[in-house]
Amino acid sequence: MARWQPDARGRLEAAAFELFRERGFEQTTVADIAARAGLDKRTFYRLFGDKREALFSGSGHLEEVLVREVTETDAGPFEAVVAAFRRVAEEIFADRLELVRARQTVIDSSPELQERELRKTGSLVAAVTAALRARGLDETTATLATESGATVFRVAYARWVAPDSDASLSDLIAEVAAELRAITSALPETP
Amino acid sequence: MARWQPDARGRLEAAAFELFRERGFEQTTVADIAARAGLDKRTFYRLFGDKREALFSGSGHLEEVLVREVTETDAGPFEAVVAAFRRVAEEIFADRLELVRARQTVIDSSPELQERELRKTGSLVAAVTAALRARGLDETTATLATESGATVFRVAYARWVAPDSDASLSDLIAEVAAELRAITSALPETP
DNA sequence: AGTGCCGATGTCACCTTGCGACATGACCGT
DNA sequence: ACGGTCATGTCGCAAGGTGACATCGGCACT
Repeated sequence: MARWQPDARGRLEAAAFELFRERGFEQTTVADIAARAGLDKRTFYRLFGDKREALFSGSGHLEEVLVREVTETDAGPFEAVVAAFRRVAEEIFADRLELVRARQTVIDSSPELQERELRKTGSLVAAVTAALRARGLDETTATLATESGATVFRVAYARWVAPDSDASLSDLIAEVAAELRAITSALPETP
Repeated sequence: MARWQPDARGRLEAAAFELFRERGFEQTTVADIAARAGLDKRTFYRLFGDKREALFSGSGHLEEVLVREVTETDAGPFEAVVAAFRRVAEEIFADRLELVRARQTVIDSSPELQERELRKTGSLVAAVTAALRARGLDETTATLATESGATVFRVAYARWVAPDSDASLSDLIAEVAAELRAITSALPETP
């Protein structure tokens, strides 16, 4: 048989997730993770840039789906972004509430992981903005639409993950988007 | 006289900023910073949680001003947040374009610093949201207003810092806020 | 003045992260 | 069978970050 067990990357991700839940992120060393996966510390660093990355491997896929959806529609920019997030909600998140909650608990327990999550959504926003720009929109419009859509998603996501919630993420996104419209369309004060 | 030079913290901040500009963030070690400030590495870590923090000391003040402004107005939530950011633009940023540009150049050159910046604005957003909630607004409204206001600020700030810009930050904020209204108030598609 | 505590700093030792360089052995095409 | 390649392991090291203890000036109280 093979000299190495298959799917080293997957085993490391799983080991990291387990250990982070068992002992917490800070109390887990990369050597621990590698040991549980039956690998060496150095191998971990060949597959992941750093310890945090082991928890964020899915974000590439997310970006892919979002960019595709935003590119293949001709709705207005904000509507397009919101629709894309709803699609992501259905395709990727819908059946995984418990997993997502566990993962979020880990992230919430460590500032380092929170920073990394912020950066991941940041680069995701950049990718979507670029996709909108490719549709001919100007920089400011593209950025505002994407950032606002992401805000809507974040708020909806927070509600969805909250312990007592049971609405679907996609529905929550639609609700929050409506609320955002209401808030921003109030008349501005006159200078 | 004093046994130690005064303002150890200020000297460390200055030394860090200089060194980050001269050699870049990654190429600067904490020992370097401490040495330039005439202090020890250990002292640096007593005053700053980590190397990145040396560049983000001002964010406390920012938060203070924002919370004050948002609390002392009775405008609608989004308008209140935008107005607060305009005030910050005038009070804190207006006369410091060159400094801000230099600082931003440093941040843009390092992912670690970008993560930290994201987190700083994140906690700032949380503080403003809490201030709005204290005015009796519900969680979602407060969050959306704050996040949207922050988005407007970020976009305006990016334009202001851009090399060829010369409008005032406060004016840019007002312009971008108007654009956001336009984008979100387009009619949503019918399901 | 003497005494003793406190607070800011320095020193030392240590662990962990993250990386470069090199070794090893399984698999693959020829 | 041979040589290359790829994934992994081993070793060593710089830098980030922390705990424990030492040092020394200032301050209060006597």
